[in-house]
Amino acid sequence: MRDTDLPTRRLRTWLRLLRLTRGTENHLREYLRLNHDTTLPRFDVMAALHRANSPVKMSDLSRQLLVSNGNATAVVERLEKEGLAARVPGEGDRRVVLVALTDKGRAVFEAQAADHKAEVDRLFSMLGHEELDALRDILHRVEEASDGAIG
Amino acid sequence: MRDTDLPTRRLRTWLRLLRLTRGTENHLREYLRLNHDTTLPRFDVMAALHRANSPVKMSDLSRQLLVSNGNATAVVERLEKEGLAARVPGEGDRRVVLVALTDKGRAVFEAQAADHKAEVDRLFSMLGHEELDALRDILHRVEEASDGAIG
DNA sequence: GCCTGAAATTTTAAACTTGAAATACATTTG
DNA sequence: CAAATGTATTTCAAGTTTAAAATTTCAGGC
Repeated sequence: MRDTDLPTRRLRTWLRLLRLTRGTENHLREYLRLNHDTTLPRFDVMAALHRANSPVKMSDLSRQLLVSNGNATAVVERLEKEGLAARVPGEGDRRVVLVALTDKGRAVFEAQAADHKAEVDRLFSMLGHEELDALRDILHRVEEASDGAIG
Repeated sequence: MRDTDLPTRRLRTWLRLLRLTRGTENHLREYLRLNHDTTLPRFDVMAALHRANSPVKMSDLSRQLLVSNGNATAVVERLEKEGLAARVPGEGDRRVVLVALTDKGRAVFEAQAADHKAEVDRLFSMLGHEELDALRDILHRVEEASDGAIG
């Protein structure tokens, strides 16, 4: 591996990274299902709404989560049906739809988020400040360079 | 961020990593769709079959790709319908089903894979040997520790 | 004020994905 | 060997996801 060419190393690294995130997502999916009877996409949408702490445009939501508009609509629809989120028409522009967590949604999410954070902490417990620093530098480099091409 | 506690740093790093892989997957999905009229799951399955270079058990396939058995069945079914892969019953154990690329499938995949590798190389062109070394060490650490919990 | 083009969202069809149930075969145990 | 248990795969229902088409509204130019 020492003298492998760059393109091959980049490909292998990407495949390994992908594998790691898939495995982690699988673990977290099962965790959320067993402990909170919810799914990753629901959790992700609720996390984005909670983070915003004020109504979010559908288009901003899908942009933030890197999913299609149609997908955001579908997940929000189910959250709404369960009383966890609510949609309201935008004030000025009548095309706009804003979404926010309901009180129930906020309470439910906060319980989920605490456990989720603890589980992520467990999954990455082998990474200390030093490794996190190194990883941050690398992520920063990738984010800088791709800017738009990726997210 | 300097003096943020470890659990929070781990969570933020995970979210950033997830975002990076989502963005990269989105880019590669579009790339494969536009240039090779195919999808990521199809590509992944064909890559696993090509890599094995001999018929693969359905269960090994889904384990390798970290997807459910039902998912592997569905994707293989579509590849088979297009003449890119073929299923044959296992020799000894009659429950077993083996899958392999057809000649056409192999040829199609090799063309896709070359372009895919070049595109990944482009996406990660900001990472040189040094960063790849650092990333490898971190990935190794995570893989070692999670062993089973994740992959 | 109307027309044209752009933007925000939803709808739709098809594919993907999971988790659980069903099926078929194999292995162990009594 | 028969029953029970376990393994490999498929089937199924429901949810997720995308890409494209359809809707509705907005903004600018005429």
